[in-house]
Amino acid sequence: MATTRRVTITDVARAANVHASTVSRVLNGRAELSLLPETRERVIAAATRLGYRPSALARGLRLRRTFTLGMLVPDITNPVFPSMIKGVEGAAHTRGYHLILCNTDDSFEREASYLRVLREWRVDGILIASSSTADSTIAELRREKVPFVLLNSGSRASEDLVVVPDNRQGVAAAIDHLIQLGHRRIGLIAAPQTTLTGQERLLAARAALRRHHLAHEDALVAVADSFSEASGHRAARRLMLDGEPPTAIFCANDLLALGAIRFARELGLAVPDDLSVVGFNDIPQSELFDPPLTTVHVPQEEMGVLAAALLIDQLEGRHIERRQVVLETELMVRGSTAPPPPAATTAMKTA
Amino acid sequence: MATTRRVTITDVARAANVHASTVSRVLNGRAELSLLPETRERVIAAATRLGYRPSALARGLRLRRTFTLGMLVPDITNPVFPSMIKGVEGAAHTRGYHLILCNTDDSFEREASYLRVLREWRVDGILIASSSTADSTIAELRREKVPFVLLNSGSRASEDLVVVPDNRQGVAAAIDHLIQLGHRRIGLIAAPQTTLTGQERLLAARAALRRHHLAHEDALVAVADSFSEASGHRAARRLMLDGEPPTAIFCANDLLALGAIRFARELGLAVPDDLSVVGFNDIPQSELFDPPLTTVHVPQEEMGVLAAALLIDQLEGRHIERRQVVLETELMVRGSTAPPPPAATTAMKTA
DNA sequence: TAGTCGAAAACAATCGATTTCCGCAGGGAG
DNA sequence: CTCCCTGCGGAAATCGATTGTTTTCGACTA
Repeated sequence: MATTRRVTITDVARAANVHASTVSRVLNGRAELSLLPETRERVIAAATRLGYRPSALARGLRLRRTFTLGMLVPDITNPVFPSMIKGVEGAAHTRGYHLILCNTDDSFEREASYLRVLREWRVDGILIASSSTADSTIAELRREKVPFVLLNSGSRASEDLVVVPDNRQGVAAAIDHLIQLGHRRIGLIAAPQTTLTGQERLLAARAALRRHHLAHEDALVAVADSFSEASGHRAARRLMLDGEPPTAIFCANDLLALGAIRFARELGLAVPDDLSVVGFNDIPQSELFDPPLTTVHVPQEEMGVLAAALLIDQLEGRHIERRQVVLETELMVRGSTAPPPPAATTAMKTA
Repeated sequence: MATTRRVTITDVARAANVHASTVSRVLNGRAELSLLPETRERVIAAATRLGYRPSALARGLRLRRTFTLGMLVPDITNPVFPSMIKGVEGAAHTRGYHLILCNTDDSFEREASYLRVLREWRVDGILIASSSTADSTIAELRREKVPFVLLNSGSRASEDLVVVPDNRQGVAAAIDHLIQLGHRRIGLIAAPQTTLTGQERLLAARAALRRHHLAHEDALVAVADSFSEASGHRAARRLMLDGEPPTAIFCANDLLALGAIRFARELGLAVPDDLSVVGFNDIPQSELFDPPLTTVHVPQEEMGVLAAALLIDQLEGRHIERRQVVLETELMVRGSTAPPPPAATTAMKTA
């Protein structure tokens, strides 16, 4: 479309009365070959006068490096991810890399398709925040030696680069908090079990309950079909209407928690007085919801920064201390949790 | 870093016992030249066997098309943008394009720097949701005939491609609503006046007030220094503590409104009983805040879809009906607005 | 039997950079 | 006076695709 022909290195060379290779040397400032200061200035003058911008395509082709990172995200409208992306993007930018962002929409095909595209673009490395258990895809990346980092969800392979929150610790803190408040009937809204994150958090919740000798009924677990608010709403319906309802619900992420709260409201229940709800992630604005959300804080932007740093260190052949970074979480007790209502406690006691 | 050498078109050619050009023709399925079905199959077999992925770099260099769009966003953690990005990304993907996302962090330099990078990457077109009034930058794009679309904020030049919400109408609806509720002392939290969006919305608010014959005092306008919650909080402080406070505040976006509400709370005021607050954009989860936010709905994802479609139509030389698309907004009356407190009304009357 | 035609596929130029390898001049040493 | 070194910068190969132009070869025609 752009009808004005782009300025190429040859144009600059012609304008400066030198050879293209000289222009390249001047502009890349390599000291291996000496250049007359005067030539250097002439070239620089010509380049700026013409508004020369080297083609990243041509350079990438020749260099076999693109200084570009690809990032796979399952759903950018889930508020966890923007912070993570911001972290990645910022860290990448300061190191001279930039980012191609791909929204996989939780679709397996789109994930695979984007992974293909990223490799066609010869990105130097890939960040995967998409947590689907597509082990085959990951295995392919490993096999083809494409550098990558897993963000937000772990990996079995210890040679992989991984940055994750401490799911076990975070979930345990949330469950402990509910139990300490006096809850005994604790419901679980789990994330899709097709994702690693979903699996890890459900496992951790079950373990925490077991530690407190709370035998766990299947009726108290609802597995959501996505990480969304609507999905949390549906899961809460199942949890609250099938059998005796819990007095508290732990949700595998904040959007699920918001959905659960909305459903409780519609049922005429007050949160936290009739029902306590805990989320996970501490998405931005968590404290502004009604009620302010009690949730497990995960340092999202920091995760992004660390992941980008790790990947770039790997790309540039620096030594890497720890290939698997686990970040501490912190329980933020706010307004969506309280002791169980007296009625429920007595009901529990007599039952 | 990838030590396994990539499979090139020549490798495939060798494996299929044909010339590289033949491989290219087979894989791109052009009918201009006839090929023996048998060779075709041999090539395809070889390509899949070797796992051949054409280099987008080489192709882009040769074709002078990259099928890539660049998008500039001021702050991805502002919940308006993820939906917009999702729309752009989805529309682009279905048309065979993908997206390089750039977060400018509201910084002028980063905006310029990213614009440079995008052109070095020879993206086919650029979407600019970053609303800084960097007219010089835009002028440069125009001069160099780089196809671009402005999203979310308008442009003076009628030849530009633009997709915007109807700011005037939306702001007017919000102000009318407040006035209808009985408010007469209406405060304004404006967005930075270095952005077009900020300017447009402030202008529209002033016009709406004038229409109702409400003389407007400067004391009732606070200009925020960014589009963030924290910034809204600070602006609200100035508005509420300098001189007689308003009974209602119109904010140029939802994050500012959330910040204002938080400040009112800290002041011991109830929203909406003591102070009404209206936002703009209707970010996701707006109805879950405390109180549910009264705000002007903007079809964010649709804006993204339309912008991408418009840009790609332009790129592919299709005829474009309307170069400037203005989308209707809708006032969502929720819980953050109510009639002014009686005391205030009388105070107003006696004043 | 030579000439022509056409289908099939090879050849070669090109996109715009980087980098290795040379060539040219001039100055100092032997 | 010749040789060699050094400082400067040009020539050309290369990265991996696409595409306009030739070549090849068999079949058909005159």
